[in-house]
Amino acid sequence: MIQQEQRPLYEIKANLFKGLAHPYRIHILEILSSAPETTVSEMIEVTGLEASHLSQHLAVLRRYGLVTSDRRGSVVFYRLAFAQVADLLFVARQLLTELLGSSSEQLSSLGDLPVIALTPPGPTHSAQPATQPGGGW
Amino acid sequence: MIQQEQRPLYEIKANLFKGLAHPYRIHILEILSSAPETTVSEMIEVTGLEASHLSQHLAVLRRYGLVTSDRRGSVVFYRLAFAQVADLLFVARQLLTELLGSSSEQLSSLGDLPVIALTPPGPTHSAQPATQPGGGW
DNA sequence: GCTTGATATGATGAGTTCATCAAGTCAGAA
DNA sequence: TTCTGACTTGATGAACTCATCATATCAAGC
Repeated sequence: MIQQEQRPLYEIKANLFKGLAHPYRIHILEILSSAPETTVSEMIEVTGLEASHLSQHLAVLRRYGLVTSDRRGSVVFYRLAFAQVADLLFVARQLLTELLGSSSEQLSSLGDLPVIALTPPGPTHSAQPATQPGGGW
Repeated sequence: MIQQEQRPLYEIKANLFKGLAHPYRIHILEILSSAPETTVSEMIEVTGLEASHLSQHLAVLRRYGLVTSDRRGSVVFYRLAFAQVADLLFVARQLLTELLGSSSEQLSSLGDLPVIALTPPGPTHSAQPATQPGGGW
């Protein structure tokens, strides 16, 4: 899945973002960003996820090379594979600060724009015309 | 009507990455990172995509608030909505350098990328996962 | 008006990812 | 050696994303 050796960089990069494109995985990475290492049990507690569900997302992160793990006795410890993962989350947060800030300005000054920044696809918020990410391709 | 401010940040952040999780969209953003603005025709030429296909991805990027556009006559110009978008691509590239470098030295393909300078207190103070104050972001 | 070039939107089937639950592995305790 | 706790893997239907093609819009000329 992750053999990206001789593909154009934009494909490899998109693939990285794909690995990050799930709320639970971001949550996991944020937890791991805030401590040197964390056990699965701790993550279950913090996230409230079912063990198998959490484990699936940890498996994805492992496959993408974003986290590493080792077992000590019956406990498994996880940590970020690279400090740059935390950097990426940090820059993403900066971008979101701009993005959300400006979109709320637009919204309050221009009334109802058909612009929806970063709203996830799905049956949520029905107040908008049919222009939602992922809605109807 | 949008109220993303009330969702946990990791959901909003994951959604941002979702908007970036496609090779063509990354390619488009890299093109836009390397010039102040670009027309759709130019992007068709560079990417080799069919017009409607490109337009769909541009629509996604617009909806996510990552690019803006304006029409002048019959030509539409696109540009990045925020400089931080380029920053994010830059940091992603750094992470990829580590990630791929740790498994092989196939980084020669990284050479043809637009190199974007990060904003002064750049998030590239690597080495430490930067334990952001106030863990819940 | 009508035509043409530049872009955008809609519809659809194929492919992918997700959440859930069942079953499996691995290590230490009894 | 069986049990139990801590995780991981497998299977499956629902939901989502994609590429393709058809259709629509918009601006400039004729």
